[in-house]
Amino acid sequence: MNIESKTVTGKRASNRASNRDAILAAARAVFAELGYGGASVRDISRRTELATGTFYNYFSSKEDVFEALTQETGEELRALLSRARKQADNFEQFIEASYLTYFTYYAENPENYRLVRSNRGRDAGNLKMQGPQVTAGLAEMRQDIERAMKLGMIPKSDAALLTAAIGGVAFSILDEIMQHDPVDPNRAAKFASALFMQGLNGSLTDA
Amino acid sequence: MNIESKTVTGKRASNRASNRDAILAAARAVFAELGYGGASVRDISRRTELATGTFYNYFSSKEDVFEALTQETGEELRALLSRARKQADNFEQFIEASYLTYFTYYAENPENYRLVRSNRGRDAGNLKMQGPQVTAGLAEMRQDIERAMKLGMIPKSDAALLTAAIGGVAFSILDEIMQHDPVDPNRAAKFASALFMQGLNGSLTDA
Amino acid sequence: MNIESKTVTGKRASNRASNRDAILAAARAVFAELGYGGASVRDISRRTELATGTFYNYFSSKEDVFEALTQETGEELRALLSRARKQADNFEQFIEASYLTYFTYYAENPENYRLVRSNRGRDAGNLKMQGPQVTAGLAEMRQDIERAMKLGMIPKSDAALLTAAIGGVAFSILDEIMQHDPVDPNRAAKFASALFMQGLNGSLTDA
Amino acid sequence: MNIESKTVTGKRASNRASNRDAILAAARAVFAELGYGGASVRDISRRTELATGTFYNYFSSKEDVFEALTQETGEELRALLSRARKQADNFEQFIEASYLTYFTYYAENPENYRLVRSNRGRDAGNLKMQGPQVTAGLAEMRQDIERAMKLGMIPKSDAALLTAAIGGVAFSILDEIMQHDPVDPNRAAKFASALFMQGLNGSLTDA
DNA sequence: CATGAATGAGTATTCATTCAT
DNA sequence: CATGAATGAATACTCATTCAT
Repeated sequence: MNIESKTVTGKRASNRASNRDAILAAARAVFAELGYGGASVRDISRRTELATGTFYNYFSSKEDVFEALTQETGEELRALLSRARKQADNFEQFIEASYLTYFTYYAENPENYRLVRSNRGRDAGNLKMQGPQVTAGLAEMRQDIERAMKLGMIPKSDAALLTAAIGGVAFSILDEIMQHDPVDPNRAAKFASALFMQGLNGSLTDA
Repeated sequence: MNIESKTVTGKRASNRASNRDAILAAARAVFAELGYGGASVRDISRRTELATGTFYNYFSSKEDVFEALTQETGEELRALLSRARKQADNFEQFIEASYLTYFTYYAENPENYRLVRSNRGRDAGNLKMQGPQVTAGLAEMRQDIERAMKLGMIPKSDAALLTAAIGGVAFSILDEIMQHDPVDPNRAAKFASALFMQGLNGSLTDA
Repeated sequence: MNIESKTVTGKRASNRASNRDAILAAARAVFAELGYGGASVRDISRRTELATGTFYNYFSSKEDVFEALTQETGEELRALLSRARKQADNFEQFIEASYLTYFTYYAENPENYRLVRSNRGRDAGNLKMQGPQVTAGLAEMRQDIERAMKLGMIPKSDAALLTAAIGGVAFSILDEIMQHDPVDPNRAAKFASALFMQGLNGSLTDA
Repeated sequence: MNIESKTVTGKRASNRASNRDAILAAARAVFAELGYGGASVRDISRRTELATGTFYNYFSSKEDVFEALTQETGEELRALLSRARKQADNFEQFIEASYLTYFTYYAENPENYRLVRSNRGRDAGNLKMQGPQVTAGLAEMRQDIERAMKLGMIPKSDAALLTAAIGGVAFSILDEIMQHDPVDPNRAAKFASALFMQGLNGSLTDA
């Protein structure tokens, strides 16, 4: 009976290496839809042609896939951000390019947005509440900011607070724009960078 | 263990009405520690000298205590914010007073901070992700902002994005400062309001 | 607070003796509606102006009220049946009067019908599955039947089976007629007694 | 205790498919003993060498096993009854064969009798009180009866009441005879059919 | 006697993870 | 490696009954 059904579904063809990807894809969809707590390993496996137990050949726990997922998204996004920042000639470009990259990335990968969104603030109990990727991304940005301060590109101030502020604006404006259709990452990025460059008195006027 | 906790909380001595407070306090601690999902009703009851079933004499469900808790904190904070804003003569005061109130409140009520923190982004699956209190608080602020724009107190711009930005900065800077000891709400509020008033070129310099 | 609400409801007036009746009435309604298993002692108390604990001043358990209730109904019905049978001059009258009394009683006390109905076959585990009242009622009838056999009023046969048959027909025809509106106890009683007197070949023809 | 029960039921040896049967058997015993309401899923699982959770690999709920059980018994019995009736040449045979089949079935499957017995009248609150199988069985019989009336095999009368009466006699006589040992289905069937054919004046005499 | 808050054992069901095949 | 049945601890919630007031 089993043998036959295996023949029928046939999808076993997918070579072993790609099973990991299949699970990751399924997990991304399921976590985005149900959140970490609401998703079960069987929900994930069911979204796959694989059996429940197979999951554990590729990931050691539910937590583990979740981390792999945020790892993945985080690295991708961090790489994009890093590249964008390197091309900046001044701080305004640095900021605006960062926001544009960030907003664009999620606008183009709404499932990743929902993944992050559904699981922000997870892992209560340990006070590190944004995924390690977010922490790492912010740390990189902070280094860049400190460098910029040293080079006199921007006034010296509290780099920690500034980095936090930049991140907070990114998160909250992302939430705001993702609720509307169509999403306009460009406008949002302009708004955010103008805010950081000149404050309310600046270019906000024409937004 | 039981004996001590009974002594500490003062068993049947506390009159009936105060049991509700005992449960609320226990719930606040447990949710802060374990998050909503990770906390069980029995965890809460255990933190109390009451039996499991007694919980349901005061709250109809786990959800119900949680809401009572965020109601409480939310209303308290919104009232403080509302009062602070009303005393502002100009937008700078408006912003700075808001931030100061907000940071001070959580600095003085760190358990409430942890409660909020542990449960940000709860309710995955539906896109309303911050508690209704947060939503309501932001809505109030947005109305004030729109009024300020109409009155010419600040340049006209996208009130939705601006409100989101103000909120995002509040959340993220709060997270930042709560990680350090001692917390300096004043400095953080000055930083945030300067950022909004003049951007990087402004008073950040002396932060 | 409590004192005031007591004053407001005022119904405390009902003298103590009548509390028992109030509880019985409430219990009858609740058991009829929800069945024994589905009904809670608090459901019963709530249908009353009395507090939960007061219930236990009058009945020692949920089981206890239930028994009092069937006691009550059972005795009432048995008295009616006994009287009806005594007035019978022959077996046909005996049977018909019994059925008529039985069907009429429940037609006029539909809540009692629902009480019995909702709880037939309760108390699994002990094989006595109809309330003791039913058992007692059937025992009385059986004695009458055995007497009738001895007196030659009806042919000798297995009194146990005959009694069971009479009872079974009573239950099942009651169920049948109570589902329709209006209920016609007379016709049902005629049908049932004709069946017992002549079988299918008898008066069924004109029913 | 565990060791023995494992030996008795033959633990993992029994192949997977047979677990379903083990659960069904355990459920039949438990429901017969405690009734539906009194039985817990853990009672059922405990009667098995399986874990609590395993139950839910085979049945989706407590209700589900119960239905499977009554389905099973009901279909079996209805098939037997249907076959018996088809072989009848006249109404007397029809009735007698039905009763004989019915009594014999439960005499040979006393656990099924106790199952039905313990759960007669379940589902209080909604007026459909006998399992769907009983309802269906009676509906089939009623159709046969109506056909017989049309064909003139029996006098025309109220088919609904007649069907109810036949069913009621079946239930109550079954209860009666199952209380004694040994059970004599033959004699009971003769008694019941004589009753329906000639009433008290008929062959009851020699019963 | 009346009250109603307190009790805590009990229920059905879910799910991450293991492991024999 | 893949399978999917088995596991059993864990969860939210109910309710008959008790008892301090």
